Amino acid sequence: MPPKTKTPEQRAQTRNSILDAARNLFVARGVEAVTMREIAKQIGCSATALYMHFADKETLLQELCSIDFLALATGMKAIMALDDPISRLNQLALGYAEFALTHPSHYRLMFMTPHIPCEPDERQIAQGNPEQDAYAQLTLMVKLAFNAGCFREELTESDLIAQTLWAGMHGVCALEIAKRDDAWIEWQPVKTRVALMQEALMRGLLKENSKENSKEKN
Amino acid sequence: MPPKTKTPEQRAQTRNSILDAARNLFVARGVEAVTMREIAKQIGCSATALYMHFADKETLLQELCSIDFLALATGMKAIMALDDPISRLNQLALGYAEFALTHPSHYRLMFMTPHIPCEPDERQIAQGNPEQDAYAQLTLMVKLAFNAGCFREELTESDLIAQTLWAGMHGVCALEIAKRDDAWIEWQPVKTRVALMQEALMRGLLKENSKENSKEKN
DNA sequence: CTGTTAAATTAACAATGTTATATTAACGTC
DNA sequence: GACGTTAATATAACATTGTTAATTTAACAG
Repeated sequence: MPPKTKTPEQRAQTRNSILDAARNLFVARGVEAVTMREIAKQIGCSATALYMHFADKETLLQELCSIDFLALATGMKAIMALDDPISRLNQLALGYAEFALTHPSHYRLMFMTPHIPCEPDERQIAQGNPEQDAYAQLTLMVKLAFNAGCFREELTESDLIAQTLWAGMHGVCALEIAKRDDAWIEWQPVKTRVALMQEALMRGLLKENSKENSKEKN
Repeated sequence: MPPKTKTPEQRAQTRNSILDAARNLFVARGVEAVTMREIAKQIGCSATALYMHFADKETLLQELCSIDFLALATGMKAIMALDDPISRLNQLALGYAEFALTHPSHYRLMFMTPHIPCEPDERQIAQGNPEQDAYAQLTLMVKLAFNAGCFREELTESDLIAQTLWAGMHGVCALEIAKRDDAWIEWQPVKTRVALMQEALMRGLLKENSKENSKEKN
């Protein structure tokens, strides 16, 4: 029973329920395994109705990723308010890993799958704005520590440090997600791997005297 | 013109040409984008002929991955003969990164895509044999350095160290492959990122006095 | 009541992985 | 040398996918 005009609220609501259903199915069984017909059945409409709200499956997927990127950045905002620049970086890393490991399917979409790069115009997130962009948060926090003279003298590029810290956490999380169930490897506990990665990287990047300064709890 | 019996050499040869064609197409345009019919046309037969040699597309793909795993381990074998345990680990890391970055599509299949874990029986590679298994090479080299007392005293698990070193290189390479073309990030040169990752991780993991010992060239 | 139109549904299409059926041609046996 | 047997391949068909065209439905305006 299609009423002639739907109020914008109703439209947004069905749009959101599509996103919710798609997210649940994607997380449960992987993106490729889920069909448009399934998503539609989940919310009780026919497959073509989805195309009223999203141009195609890829667009639906990108929308979900944008939401997740924003959620990641929002979840990190509190950490940026901490005082000590070093423990701030450590907490940032831990928060990142926790996000990755509690939302592995999201993380896989966001960081492990090459995407069609989408135009800056049609982006949902303000690139470079630390309120919405987790990478901007990281580069900013690293730059502050850099300006405070925390890092070793040979390290002259703040962005290089940030990208290395990111790669460290990404390496642990991405291997965990991709190879968790592989009988080939006898993994140490992932929490331990996350902790050692961050500790070792920081020890390797910081000046000697900066190391004892922050002995906060985990 | 199908002859009644094909000699095992001929069978193996067509099998190999299937693998070659599939690899080329996969590398050029991605696994999902390539169809069985395309692979078949490439070598001049019909799609169903592929199923004489491989049960399905996934099996074909796993076979390619096995070949690549073996190639990775074989390419690393020379490095294991080096004398100094620390520069051996550094060279191992560099070799790993070079493999990943010169064969990005292989690497994506091998390490960035969750697979159906295949039974140890039907595996092509001897797990744990450093001649064929690059992970076994890494754990062995780390254990040797560990027994030589190279690492800091708090680090009591040799496997944990190996998994952290692996994750570091994987993080740099996987981000490069997945996000190379993303306008979001202004990447530093990948070679620089590889070098800093290994340098920082080793500096963070090794004992203080172990660091100056090996000043080999890159 | 009637025409218009938004919104949704059904039917259809092209492409894909895969399987069932048919066809071809080499070999062994008489 | 003719003939069934059988390996090897090709052709045709199927189910499923994302997506689009055609059709139906129902709310509003006059």
